[in-house]
Amino acid sequence: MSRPNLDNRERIITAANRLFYIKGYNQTSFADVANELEISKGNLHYHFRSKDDLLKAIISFRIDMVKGNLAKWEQAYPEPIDKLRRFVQMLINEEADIVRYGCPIGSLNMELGKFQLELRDLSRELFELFRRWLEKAFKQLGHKDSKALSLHLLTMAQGAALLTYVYADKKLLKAECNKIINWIEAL
Amino acid sequence: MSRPNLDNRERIITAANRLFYIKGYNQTSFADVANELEISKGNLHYHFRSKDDLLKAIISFRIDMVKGNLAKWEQAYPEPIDKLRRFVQMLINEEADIVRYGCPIGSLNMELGKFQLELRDLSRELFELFRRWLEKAFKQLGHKDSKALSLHLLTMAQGAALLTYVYADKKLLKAECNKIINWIEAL
DNA sequence: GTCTATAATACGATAGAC
DNA sequence: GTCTATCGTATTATAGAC
Repeated sequence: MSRPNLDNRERIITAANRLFYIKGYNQTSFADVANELEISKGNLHYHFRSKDDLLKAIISFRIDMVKGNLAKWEQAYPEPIDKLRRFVQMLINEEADIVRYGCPIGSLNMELGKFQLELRDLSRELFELFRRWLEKAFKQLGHKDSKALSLHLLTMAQGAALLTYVYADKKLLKAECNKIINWIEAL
Repeated sequence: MSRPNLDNRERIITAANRLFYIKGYNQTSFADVANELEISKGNLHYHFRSKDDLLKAIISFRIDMVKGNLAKWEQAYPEPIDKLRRFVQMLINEEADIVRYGCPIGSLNMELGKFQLELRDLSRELFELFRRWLEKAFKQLGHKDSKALSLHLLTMAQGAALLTYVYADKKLLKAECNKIINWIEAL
């Protein structure tokens, strides 16, 4: 591992987060996570009593990551239009992963909604963090329908990520992101 | 059942198709399907040797359904712009299911891509059927970038379905469909 | 074609030694 | 905190009677 000083709990979260994204939650077993880190399943159960428990920790971990990124962007991009541009840039930056595994937030929400009804609210918060931040930027640009605009931007981003993944075509992502940027600047 | 004269193979396909949509493929067991139809698991295995086999049959079943619908629309809507409108209308018609379970094509592609690499081509064909049909309509309207337009329309539709599902909000679907219709008519 | 019974495996979870 | 060993269960799949 690149960060050997992490304690196991953090290492488990890091590894499980990646595996849940790449393989999906249902297709990832405790054995998979344990093998990845070369620790025992019993150790895993010491840190997380159940798989449900681990999932909750992963979602919370992702929520914290998103909050952290948004806080950085808030500092780095004072202009609201640059905030919107930065959101789209995220898709470009994550191109390689999106092509192979889709959007981590969209795919998790899709998967959980079909069986984990209690966790839908928590995973939806990943969308809401971005949406509220985007809504604020639209509002600062003087738009009255800023909430609808934020939802529309998320819609286009999710659609772009899904189609890019299905067709495994990075050109598709680039083309859709250009359309989104044009839409933002034409508003 | 509403159609008691169907033989078991067809009844299995109908039931499994619905369960794979509602619960997801990985969360649907042979026992689930058998219980739904009140038949034995052994009977199920007589008609489909493996779960993989059943999945292939379901995808083929869906492909045939889409082909059938497109053939009907081809007859009913000679004007290309009406073809595009009809595609969007499909989302409105399926509102209740989309709110609860998402888009059947999008969610299946998302789920399969994460572990069933061999079946990605087959499930992608569900997108391609719609895309080629839409591309033809755009072409008839005189657009040179008809392929890009077809992909963009699919992108917006998938994004709308996903957000509608995540927020469980039918108003969101309606709003996004209106935006899509406006985009089509403004082209 | 449909059933019951059962094999074989994988998984989530627990107990107890260290 | 980490390990090994094991339990209980669910799941896919097969065998054989009817």
